[in-house]
Amino acid sequence: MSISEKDMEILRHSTSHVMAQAVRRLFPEVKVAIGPAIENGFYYDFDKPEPFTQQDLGLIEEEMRKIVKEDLPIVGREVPREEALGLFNEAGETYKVELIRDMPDAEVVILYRQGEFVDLCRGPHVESTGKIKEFKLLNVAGAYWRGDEKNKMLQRIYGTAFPTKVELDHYLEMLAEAEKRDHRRLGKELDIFSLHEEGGAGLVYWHPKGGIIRKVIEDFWRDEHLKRGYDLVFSPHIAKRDLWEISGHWGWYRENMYSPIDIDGVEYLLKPMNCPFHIMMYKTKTRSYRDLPLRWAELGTVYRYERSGVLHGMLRVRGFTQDDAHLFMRPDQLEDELVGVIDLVKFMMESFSYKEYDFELSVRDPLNKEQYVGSDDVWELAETALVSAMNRAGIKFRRMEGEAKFYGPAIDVHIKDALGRGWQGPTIQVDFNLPERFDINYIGEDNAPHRPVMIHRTVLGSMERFVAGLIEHYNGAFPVWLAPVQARIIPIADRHFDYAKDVEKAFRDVDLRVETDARPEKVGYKIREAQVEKIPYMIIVGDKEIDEEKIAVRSRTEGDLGVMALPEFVARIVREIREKI
RNA sequence: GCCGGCGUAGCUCAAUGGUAGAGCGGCGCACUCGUAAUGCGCAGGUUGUGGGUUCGAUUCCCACCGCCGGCUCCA
Repeated sequence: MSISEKDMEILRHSTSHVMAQAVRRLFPEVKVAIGPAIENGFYYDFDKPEPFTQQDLGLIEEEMRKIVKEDLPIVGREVPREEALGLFNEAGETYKVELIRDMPDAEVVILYRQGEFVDLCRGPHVESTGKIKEFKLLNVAGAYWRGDEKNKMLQRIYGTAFPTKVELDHYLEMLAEAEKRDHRRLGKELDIFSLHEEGGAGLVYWHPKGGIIRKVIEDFWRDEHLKRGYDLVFSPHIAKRDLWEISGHWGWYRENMYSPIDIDGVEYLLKPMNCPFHIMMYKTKTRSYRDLPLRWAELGTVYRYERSGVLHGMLRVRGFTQDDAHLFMRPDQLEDELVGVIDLVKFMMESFSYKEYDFELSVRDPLNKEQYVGSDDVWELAETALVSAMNRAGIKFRRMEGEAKFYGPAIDVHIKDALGRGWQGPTIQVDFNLPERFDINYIGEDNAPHRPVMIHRTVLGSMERFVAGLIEHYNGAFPVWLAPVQARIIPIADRHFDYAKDVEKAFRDVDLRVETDARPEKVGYKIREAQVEKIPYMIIVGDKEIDEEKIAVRSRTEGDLGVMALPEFVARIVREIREKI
């Protein structure tokens, strides 16, 4: 049986309080901070001089079980602010004191008591600690008080809780499965990419297998863009500092940019973005309103300084290739162009079998309009265009106040993978800033210059992040169209080798990526290896197949498919490649 | 960057204040084999880097590099 999301949240929130109570019992010197429910679990932040150890987590869990057994009633009570302050001051709970002090006067102070433990909390909670069933503490991590890196770092204990053991076990299995699918692990096992301490952190090396995957994706991406009226452009990796000063990056993005390179006494910077280059190309001639829209796409490799602690496999790196594009258009074309981009986004996500995705509309913080570039008029125009484009595409979206970049509103797409985990997907941004800064324009019907609107968008994000996502989404078992090796031919004995080579050639002639395993090993061994490498098809050839001029086909997922003629198999695999299944 | 943990052979991992061992992988030999691991043998490590403590460090301490879990940030 499953319970509502609200009930789950209450359960987890209450479990976090039980954890805090257990910690207070075991470590009386600890100060407690905050402990909310989060997606899939809960955490609680503590201020403790000595770090929590793995063993501590075991002890805390044990104490939590005792508290559950004690079945202490959890009782909320509204109290006068002064009383609460006095109580927490006396207990030395300075974080709670700070929280109460910062509460708006109108807000009532509620204290929840369970046994000897009292916590400041809005609630609600389960009625007693005995209602808490299945939980597990997962890990300890540092976290800044109130999420601000200027504040003291506290220790956060993460845990999860469920109403039943089945659900808890299921969740823990999902975590184990996620670990098995980790792109860092599979990337190494499947020989897709590597990172090197000697080469520098956050810099990705694409091995031949990864190279093929990337090539297939890039070809598909380019062809699709050309079909949709994009042009392909290429731009340099470095530019003079002047360019970055005009674009404004040197001002507001400098902490993500690498130090200048001196070339003949002039400072050049490695590009963190492609936009200024595309704008330079736009400016090479006078543009007519008839020329617009221009859609310029580039797989542009950019370099950004990322703080060492955030680097993560291929997901978060310091050099990556964005599937970037900049669209220049008249304001009246904005909505249609957005519809086009949204359609491309949906097409691309579905091509890679991402079935679920959520759209978010990031707009200005209405209370801080002065933080943003551009007049109210253009913001409203852009927002209206974004909303009606999404409506026309039949898309439901969430509105995120204050999530916009300072230069324009945006659509952010979050995709869900095969394990139901969310990933940052495509982003579509309207930009008012750069056309202004670079003073770009087009000549209108009225023979006067006008400011074009610019859309900046990525569909895949970056090749690195996208492929990392695909590895985990597919569990390394890429569909045939993406698989580095689509079929491996396995001759049973040496005398079958020539026939295997003939079969290989026949496959190559129809552009299949195949190879022959000619090692003097047993069939079972070769098959096992091909299975471990997650190769979609194994083609076994022996005396029987040579006699009949056929092949024995084994599928990675369905096992032995029996003997068939070559054209029959080719038809099957070609159809799968075409349909991307 | 910050908090905590970690760094031993290509990979996964073991061991010890007295200079390291296994499985897998690799190489060699034999086997010529029918749908997830044939057998035997061999090679492979300045224990991340630098410094310190010590008669002696891979083990203890410090710094740096890198990795892992988070925070903050992000394609």
